[in-house]
Amino acid sequence: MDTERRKRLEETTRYEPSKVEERILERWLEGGYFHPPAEGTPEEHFSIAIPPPNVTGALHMGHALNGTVQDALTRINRMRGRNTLWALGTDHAGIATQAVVERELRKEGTSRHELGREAFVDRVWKWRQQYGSTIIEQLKRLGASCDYERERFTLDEGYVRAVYRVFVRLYDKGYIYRDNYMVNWDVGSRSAISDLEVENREVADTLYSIDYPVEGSDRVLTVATVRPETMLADTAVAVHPDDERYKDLIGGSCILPLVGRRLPIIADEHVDPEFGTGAVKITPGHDPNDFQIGRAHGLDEVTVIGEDGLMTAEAGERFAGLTVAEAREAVLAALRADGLLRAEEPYVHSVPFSHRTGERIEPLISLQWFCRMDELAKPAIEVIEHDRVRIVPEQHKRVYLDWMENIRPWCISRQLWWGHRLPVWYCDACEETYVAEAAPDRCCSCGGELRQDEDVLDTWFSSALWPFAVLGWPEQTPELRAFYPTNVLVTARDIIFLWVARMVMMGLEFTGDIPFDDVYITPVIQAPDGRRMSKSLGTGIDPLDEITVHGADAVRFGLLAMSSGQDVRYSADRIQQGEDLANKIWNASRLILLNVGGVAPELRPERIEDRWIVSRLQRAIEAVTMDLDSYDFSHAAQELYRFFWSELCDWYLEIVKPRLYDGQGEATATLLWVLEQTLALAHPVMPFVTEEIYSYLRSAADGKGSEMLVVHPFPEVDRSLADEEAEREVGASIELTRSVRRWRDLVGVAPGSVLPARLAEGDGAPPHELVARLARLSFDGVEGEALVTFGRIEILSSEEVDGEQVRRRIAEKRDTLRSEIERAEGRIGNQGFVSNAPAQVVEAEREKLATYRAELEELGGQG
RNA sequence: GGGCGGUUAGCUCAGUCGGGAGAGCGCCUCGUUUACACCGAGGAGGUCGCCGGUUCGAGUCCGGCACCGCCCA
Repeated sequence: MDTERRKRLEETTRYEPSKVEERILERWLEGGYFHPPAEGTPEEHFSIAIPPPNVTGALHMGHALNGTVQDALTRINRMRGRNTLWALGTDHAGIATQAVVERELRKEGTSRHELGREAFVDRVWKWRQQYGSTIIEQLKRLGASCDYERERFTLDEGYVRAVYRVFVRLYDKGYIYRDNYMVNWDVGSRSAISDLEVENREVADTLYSIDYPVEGSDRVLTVATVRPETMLADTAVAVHPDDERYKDLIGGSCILPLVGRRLPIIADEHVDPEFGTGAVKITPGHDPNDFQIGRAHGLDEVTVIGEDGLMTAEAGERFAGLTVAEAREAVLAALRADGLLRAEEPYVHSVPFSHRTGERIEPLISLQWFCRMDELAKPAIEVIEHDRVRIVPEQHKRVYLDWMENIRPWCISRQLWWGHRLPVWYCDACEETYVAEAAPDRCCSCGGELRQDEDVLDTWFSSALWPFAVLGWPEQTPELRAFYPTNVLVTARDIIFLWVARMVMMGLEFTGDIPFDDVYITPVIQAPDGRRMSKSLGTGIDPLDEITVHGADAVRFGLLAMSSGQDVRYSADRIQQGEDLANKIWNASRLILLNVGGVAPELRPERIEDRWIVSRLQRAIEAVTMDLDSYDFSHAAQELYRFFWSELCDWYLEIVKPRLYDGQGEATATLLWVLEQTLALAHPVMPFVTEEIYSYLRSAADGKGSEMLVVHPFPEVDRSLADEEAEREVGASIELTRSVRRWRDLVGVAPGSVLPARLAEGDGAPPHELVARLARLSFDGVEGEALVTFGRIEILSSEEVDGEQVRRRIAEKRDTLRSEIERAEGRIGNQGFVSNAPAQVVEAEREKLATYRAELEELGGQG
């Protein structure tokens, strides 16, 4: 190590991530470690396709956890020597991106309609070029080892080809069709959206009861509704077929108030006789359930609310042009005037809102493109049922299957300009429709002009192709051959349907293979108070701020450590724990590196304590490896912490210090080896600090070893290094030391004072030297009364110890032991326990009893 | 309405096969011995939501109840 580096290491008593991370990242990128060659077969490789973040998005806590998990998996596999690709990119986020640019235009006093479609789309591309890499750059700060050179975008030329290929093939198979059907109309974006983009929320509303006069009678049918304005589009009144109250009216008619239309009174099993009066108004044009009933009964479909959210001409002169809210008030006023409003009562019910714009969904009948999903779902159910695609944690499998088994057609057209414009052309002259990957010149039938469909595809339609389109499909690219299927998809629970399910369906349909072997569903990180973490609620915590303050390693460690099989609250303490661990690693490494020189890491244990730490390291490697391989990131992180802090630092470094300081270099080769292995073990979780230290370790070892830790072999368990004897002996020394320390505290002897002691008997095998130093005992042959015995070690009376206090505390301890003995004797004396419990449990109990008795005897037996 | 998950130390969470309840943080006492005060040593702290059952033995298995959260309709 050169003098300058040595000096910096000496002076930096505290790890400073902000001075390290950017430089390390730069070296990784320059080294090309994240950019694997597209060679070989998927079996030899490891690949992950990132769930493409929204191009308008900024990194939030969900991304941070998700990215950390993917990176840990990517790094461990890269270190295992597999050709590893973490494929990266963003999706074009139709509604969100269009909204962002429209907002800009509004500020400039113009609009997309003024600009026209072509100019608007150009404008969005400009936006994308300027801001579209925000989230990608943020991922770098997390240390994400994605292949930044292979970044893809769902509107890239090649990707568009994939989308069109899929659309045309599904159309040719008859899965994609155009239909006039009820959709979720998002007034905010003036577009249809899919069922999955709708969020149902409980809303406190008012339930109005309205009298509908029965034709040719003085009876009325009272119907209840929360949307009185939709009555203008009523085309029937329905009752349950078995409802005795209304049996005689079925087949008759009502007169629709305010409008005067005759409404047939129909019987339908879907009517709940318990709701309201048991008679319900049917509005096929504006209610999804009524739409179904309407189609079943062949009812008229009247539309009184337009796509702009205003009342249409069909609503009648009085109401046309009003907003829905205004129309409601006007309708209510009119009903009151006619004395037909029978009741108003508070009513809480579930109301659909757009996930995209937050606006209340207006169910409308609209001409849209749909994709039939049932045939696609069949094989996608199969592969999950038989675990060809494994979902972890397993409980999510049921959720996926329930949805798949009840899958409904997917509305895939959107009334937007930003996205994949439908590859559909119409001939206005002869009404011919063309669906093709490339634009046809003219109509084949009549030679007329062709007009392309105005709509674009749902963004998720393109995302569904991600695992293979990101690798270049439909071209048979080297990437596709080398890395497909991918190994795992890491995502959150709320995306199981949006992504996972659709990716499986599309993967099977178009590549004939599953898109990934495993699906790991991360927990949801909630705000510390248990609410949803969200910007609008003010409960969001920005991971980038956390990275700035605590360092990327700390955030990574914290997120992994706090995650579990269920949703968890964000724990600032865990991030702090990560920061503390990074600092601990830094300082422990300083201790080691500043006291060795020119020695290469080498496994050469000299003493029993060396064999002990090597053996303990094997256990840590085994645990961490198993945890990472089984997606148990929380335990992996905590095991790293435990091993490094509680074993390596608290015990081994303390034990080995004298040998480090004596300048003989005796302990250093093995110590360096342990450090190197531990750095490698921790690297997938804490890549920056481990990489930084590795650079020092490498210069201390004169440049031997891997060029960077990022490609250093991941430690493998070597069972021959498990050393039971060392674990037993050193473990016993540690226990003895702790007993002495506890005893000091018990009897009020200062922890630092050196106490005279002697070996009661035995050969004085090595461990007692350890205990002597760790427990601050002196074996220099002084005579005296034995105050207490720990194993073979007797502590002698001295002026450091207050004899009276010792006797008092020991008496208390004897009482505790006696009650323990009583408990154990009770168990051993229980015939049921002895005969039914496993032999080793009974044996363990006997041993405990014996230990207690021995301890009691040491403390002065029966007294 | 249907389904899933949760309830364990002051807080956030572990707890495998049923065999004497754990971690981190916080709290208390002591301590600057040449890695780290983002440190070290020691300690206190639990009716495992409630009721019942199975068992020699239940945080763990079974039944019921309460409360909290999420998903679906």
